[in-house]
Amino acid sequence: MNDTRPLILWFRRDLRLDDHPMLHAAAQTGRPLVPVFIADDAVLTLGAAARWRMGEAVGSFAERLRQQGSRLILRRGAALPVLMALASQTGAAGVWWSRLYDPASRSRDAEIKETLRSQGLEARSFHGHTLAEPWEVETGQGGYFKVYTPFWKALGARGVPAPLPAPARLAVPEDWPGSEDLADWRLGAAMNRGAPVLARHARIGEAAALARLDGFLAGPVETYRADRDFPAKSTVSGLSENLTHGEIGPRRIWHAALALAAANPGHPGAEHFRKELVWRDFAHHLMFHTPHILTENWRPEWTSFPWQGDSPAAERWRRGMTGEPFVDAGLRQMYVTGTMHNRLRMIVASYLTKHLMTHWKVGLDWFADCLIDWDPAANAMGWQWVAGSGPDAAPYFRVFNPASQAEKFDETGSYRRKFIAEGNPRPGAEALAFFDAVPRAWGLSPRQAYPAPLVDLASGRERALAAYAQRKA
DNA sequence: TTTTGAGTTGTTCGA
DNA sequence: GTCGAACAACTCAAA
Repeated sequence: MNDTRPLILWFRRDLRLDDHPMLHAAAQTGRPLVPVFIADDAVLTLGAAARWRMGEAVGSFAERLRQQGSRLILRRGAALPVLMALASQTGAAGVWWSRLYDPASRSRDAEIKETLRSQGLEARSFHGHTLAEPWEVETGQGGYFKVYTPFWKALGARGVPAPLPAPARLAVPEDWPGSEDLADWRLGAAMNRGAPVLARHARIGEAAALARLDGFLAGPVETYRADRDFPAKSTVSGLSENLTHGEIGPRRIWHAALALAAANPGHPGAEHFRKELVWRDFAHHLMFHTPHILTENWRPEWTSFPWQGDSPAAERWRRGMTGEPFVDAGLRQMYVTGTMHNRLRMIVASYLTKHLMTHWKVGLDWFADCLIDWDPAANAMGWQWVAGSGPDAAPYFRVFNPASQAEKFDETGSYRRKFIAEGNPRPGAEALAFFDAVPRAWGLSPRQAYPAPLVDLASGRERALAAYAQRKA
């Protein structure tokens, strides 16, 4: 006789129906399904913008389940007791979820799995957040990759399984357990005046993510490789906020891009787009095999490097008031939209870690607070790459010059004008929105004069090069 | 085991 | 103004 007891489906960063191995398998059992989202510490300690965005993702996914005749049960508290209580309330046979790879999630999930099983409950985890499991891509020697290009080749040679269709129907329990109200969680509370500003730019939920993919592949991807470096051009997919919350599956994206390339042989944009997607997998691969990348210099020989801690200069960096227009524009874009163009992420990071000689963790923490596409793996890898302390890092003498970068990648100044109001007789909506979004305590006004440069670019570069050269000696 | 080729994203300077 | 070299060596991954 078949087991007809319900299954609890614990959703975390897999808030979609499409391309979802766990949900697909669960639907095939025909058993009643109880979807749940838990606001535990992992959610409640997110940065302000990330937490707001998570709340929006949960709300959107709850609506999507409702359209399918199902529900998303919301509970607050530590995950294990919440799941135990829910299992007892529903008579569930077990709990299923999709795997996450950061060390905190892994240890939490391992403990939960063990405890549930000791209580006679089924506990199963599934793949779903990456193209490949972090342990599936191996070097010829059976180790993990520390360099991107061989990782890309190995993953491509291995192939990526096709995405799974969304389940046609989700069986429901006879009685629904109680749910909390998402609004009561006040996940956007820390955003103060900023949330309405961010909301204008976010594209929330699975339907929006799939539409975004379609729109990107229908046009912008064609010039992606050539144009992606120019922040004023809209030739990027913008899918990172959706990927972060699992509103779209990476395998869906991979195969859509592959199909486009197959229909248009030699399509440079589609190939390069897949390369960027693989960077996300590479970051998870590294985080899985070397979790210390999140908190420590990945190369231990960097421990003694004389990084500065937090400082008034770093505070001016956070506020987009360094007096370096390209840097400030990037930081203001992040504050207003919750995202930052990739090239600016490198430039503002280089400026903080090199011109200001400030520890990459200071910058990482600010990104964690401001980004709606916050991803610990990608950000740790990126910051350490720029700082020089990470795997496959930039040579130490590679110091971005924000002024020449602006000349190269924002020649007409349209990106800088878009986000900097001071001195502009007719500032645009985004430039002004920054002043609406920032705390009043910052005391900023678009009518103030634009600040003088915090450091002289040439001498800042010299100081950084000297310190980096010193480390070698 | 040893060898070999390669390695995301830059800047500056001098010919 | 354009172009190539120098800026360092080292680690990684595969042959």
